[in-house]
Amino acid sequence: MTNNEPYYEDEAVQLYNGDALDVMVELARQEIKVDAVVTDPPYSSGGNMRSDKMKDVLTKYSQSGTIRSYGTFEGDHRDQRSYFAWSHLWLSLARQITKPSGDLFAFIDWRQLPTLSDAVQSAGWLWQGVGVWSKGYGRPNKGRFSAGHELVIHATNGPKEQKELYAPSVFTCPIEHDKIHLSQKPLGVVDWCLQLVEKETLILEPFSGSGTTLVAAKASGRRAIGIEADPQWLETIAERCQETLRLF
Amino acid sequence: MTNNEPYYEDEAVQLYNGDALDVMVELARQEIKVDAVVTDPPYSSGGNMRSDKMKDVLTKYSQSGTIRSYGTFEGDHRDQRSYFAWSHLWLSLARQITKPSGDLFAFIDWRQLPTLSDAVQSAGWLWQGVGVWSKGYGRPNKGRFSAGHELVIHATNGPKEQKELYAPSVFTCPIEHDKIHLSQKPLGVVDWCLQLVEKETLILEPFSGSGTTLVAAKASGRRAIGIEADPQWLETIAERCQETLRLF
DNA sequence: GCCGAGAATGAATCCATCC
DNA sequence: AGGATGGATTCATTCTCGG
Repeated sequence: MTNNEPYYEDEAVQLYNGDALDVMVELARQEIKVDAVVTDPPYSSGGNMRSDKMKDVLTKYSQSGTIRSYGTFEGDHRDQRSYFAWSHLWLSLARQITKPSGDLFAFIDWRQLPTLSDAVQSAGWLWQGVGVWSKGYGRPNKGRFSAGHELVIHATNGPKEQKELYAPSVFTCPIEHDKIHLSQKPLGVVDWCLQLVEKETLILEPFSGSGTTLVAAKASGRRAIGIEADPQWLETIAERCQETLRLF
Repeated sequence: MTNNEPYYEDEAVQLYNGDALDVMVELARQEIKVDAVVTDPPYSSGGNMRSDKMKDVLTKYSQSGTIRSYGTFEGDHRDQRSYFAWSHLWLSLARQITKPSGDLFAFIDWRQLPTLSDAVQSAGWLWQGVGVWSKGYGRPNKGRFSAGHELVIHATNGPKEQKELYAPSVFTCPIEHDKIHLSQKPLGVVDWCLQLVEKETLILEPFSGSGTTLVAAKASGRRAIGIEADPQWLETIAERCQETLRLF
């Protein structure tokens, strides 16, 4: 991370500025352990995830040489492979700082679900299911299904403890119209995932974006560690967290 | 196919008895071309352990204590590699007998979606999207998402023609309580897929099961070719088709 | 015909036990 | 790195049936 101090901190939230991989390496070094990872990673439209850029990252972080070569049959082959490799990296680091049997929730669209679910499993997580966030309405698409939902991969770090927690697999919640971030999820969508995570736990969100996961964690009496690489979002996240009351 | 004659035939439906691959080879030889493939193949899912996967479908997909009994079906015990290879085979044959820009709809669960979407693409189809059939409720699952939805892969045989057809990506429809086949889909679910297929077209269902796809096709003024390997289902399918009025 | 109580149901999973 | 079998468990929703 650019430095080891949080950019923002309150009684429930720590927000770090820096690349997700860098900060997670530091968190691992400090032997910090979280109960769950709830995150909305870049879906990779391809533009900012090119393989030449990836080469640096892979050289820097390739640890155990476990990055397997892989290709789907879709789109630009190189972009798919580098998305897989990069996903494998952050998922492996995230698992290192997650307690045994802790949960992972990673949002993704249908196009990247196979690549991300492969990366989740190759990083050592046990895939437990897929949830559907139905937006209730989607942009119509000539001759195709409308774009009316997103998916979330659920996995655990090793065998699941039996917990008396339940959540429906399909959750309907309209998009917020006053959202400030392109891929911002409604609070309700994060709360839905947190139904499967016990109260008073510590949540990690390596791609904080507008900070929705951190706000949902704090508002539900949990604590959260957030990471965001883009400085333009830091102040927004800090403000949203500060405005949030921590309820138990 | 066991022979080249349909087991059943009416003004809208042809039903063949035989292995899907064998019959499709014969259809290809006859240069028959369909407008769309709408199918519900065996999922080969269920069970993280091999011993669970090998069980009869009625054992592995239902709970003990259930009184109702369905007819069983075969071909649901493949491991990942052979499931991919077998899926590639039937999808390649299905594409051979589909018109250019014709549609494919294949139902699958979350566990097998990555494998089946790989097979769809390796067989030459263009992946166009994923639809979600929400059952409205799901079997509760401790610490996991409930089992409340199934997915359907949409693909086309080559680039899409622009068609003025639309369908939502999430479709909510309860399970039919008087179903006779373990994996029987409600008619409404097939109709939802057929929203993206023009009227008066010819539909192929290589894994007819209880015949729902054939009934939905006939009832909506389309024609259909059905294939079913298991003789125990043939008479049921024929009866359901015969009872169906063809409406335009 | 309406309502409420009780029973049945679900494209599973985990685990003990036996061979 | 055994493989197969069967029983217990989970609860929201729907169905059945009697009052």
